[in-house]
Amino acid sequence: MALRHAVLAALLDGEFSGYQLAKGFDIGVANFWHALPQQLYAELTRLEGDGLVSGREVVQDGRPNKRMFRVTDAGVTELQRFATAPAKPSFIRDDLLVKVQAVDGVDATPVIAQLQERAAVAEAKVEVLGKLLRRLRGDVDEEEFLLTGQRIGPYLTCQRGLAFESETRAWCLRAAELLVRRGSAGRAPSGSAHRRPAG
Amino acid sequence: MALRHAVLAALLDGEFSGYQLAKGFDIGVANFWHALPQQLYAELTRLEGDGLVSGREVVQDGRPNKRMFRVTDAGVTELQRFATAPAKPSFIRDDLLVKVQAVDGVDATPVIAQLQERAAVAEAKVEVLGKLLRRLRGDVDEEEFLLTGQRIGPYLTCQRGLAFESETRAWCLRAAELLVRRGSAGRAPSGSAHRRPAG
DNA sequence: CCTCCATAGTCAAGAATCTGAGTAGTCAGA
DNA sequence: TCTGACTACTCAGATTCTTGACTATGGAGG
Repeated sequence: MALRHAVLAALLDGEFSGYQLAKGFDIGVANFWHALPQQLYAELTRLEGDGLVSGREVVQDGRPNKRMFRVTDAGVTELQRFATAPAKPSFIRDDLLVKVQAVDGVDATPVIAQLQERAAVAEAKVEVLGKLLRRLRGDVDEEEFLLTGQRIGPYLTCQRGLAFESETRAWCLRAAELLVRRGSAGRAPSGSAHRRPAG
Repeated sequence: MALRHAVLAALLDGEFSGYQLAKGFDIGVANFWHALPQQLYAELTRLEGDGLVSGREVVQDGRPNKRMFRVTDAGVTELQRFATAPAKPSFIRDDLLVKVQAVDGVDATPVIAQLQERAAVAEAKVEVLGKLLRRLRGDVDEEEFLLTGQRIGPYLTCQRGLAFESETRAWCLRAAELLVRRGSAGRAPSGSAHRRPAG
């Protein structure tokens, strides 16, 4: 039960519709929590039912109506409670790392391709996050913003996201290059990779 | 359906019991995929049913019997297929980042404490992973090992884990120190953090 | 005119994951 | 002797997440 808190935290920045949240309007949020639109809509409905957010219908013409949500005082209280509760350890779940772990046992070609692809995606995210950081801090420099800004939470999480993506990119490129240099591509290793421990 | 491939990849290193897998015998695996013991046991049973791993009963005295598993040829084929399939984008899910995102809206004290705690955990992991890397590469230096070693998958994923934990540690310490310097601790921000956009 | 894309959602079903407890023997320490 | 910790695993139930639809309107491009 933490998607709810991610949504609450995202809504601290103002009023948003489920659609906006789903669009990853704030890369920062997508950055530490990932969810499909359906989940967000469902969660917003639940949150409203629990009185932690309040929604209002906005009638639009030329396009469908939408519902905009903001955090209520009860929602802030709930966030406060959540902040005090012990944090669960974070974890990565990454298909690509699984593939790299297994790369000695299979043909490396597709893994190399995916590492390069991932590096490109990470690079794009680095740029987006860099822009977002500049936008968040405005004209002042980072040091000053962090000490005096009123809303530093999103800035800090974006920093973390940026570092993560940057590191991801570097690692993917190193790993891909290494696999290319080893010439592991094209040939599947003989037999299975595991060696019987003198069995 | 990717826990199964994580388990297969982990078993490429040899023969292991569910208990060993669960213990995170290989930090490298815990590093890119997290699962509870129950899941691992269930997955191993399913994998065996599908013929992707084979298990054998090992009778022990003085302690319960166990079942040791190894990957079958069909399992390697399945890993090969998995490696070729498009990878889903990775994502982090982290309670602590949610809390930091919301830190402007709530009392920072517990968040600071959790950042420091997390930094300590990350530091411990950095050391464990560092040792694991040294053990994996043996006497040769990294460059040489990566070019000539037979089993570099786990080494690469450990490298990634190490970089991640190291970055986590640095960020947590920076963020905690910043929040302390801002003196955001002890006082809950007045009212809710969101400001009505001139509503 | 027809199709695709964007907006703005909703619903249902199934897979994956987590919570929590239970079994059962061995060994170490108070 | 009792308690707790370690090995080794199992089961049931709840929650969460993913997959894959489906509704409906408006505008752009071919």
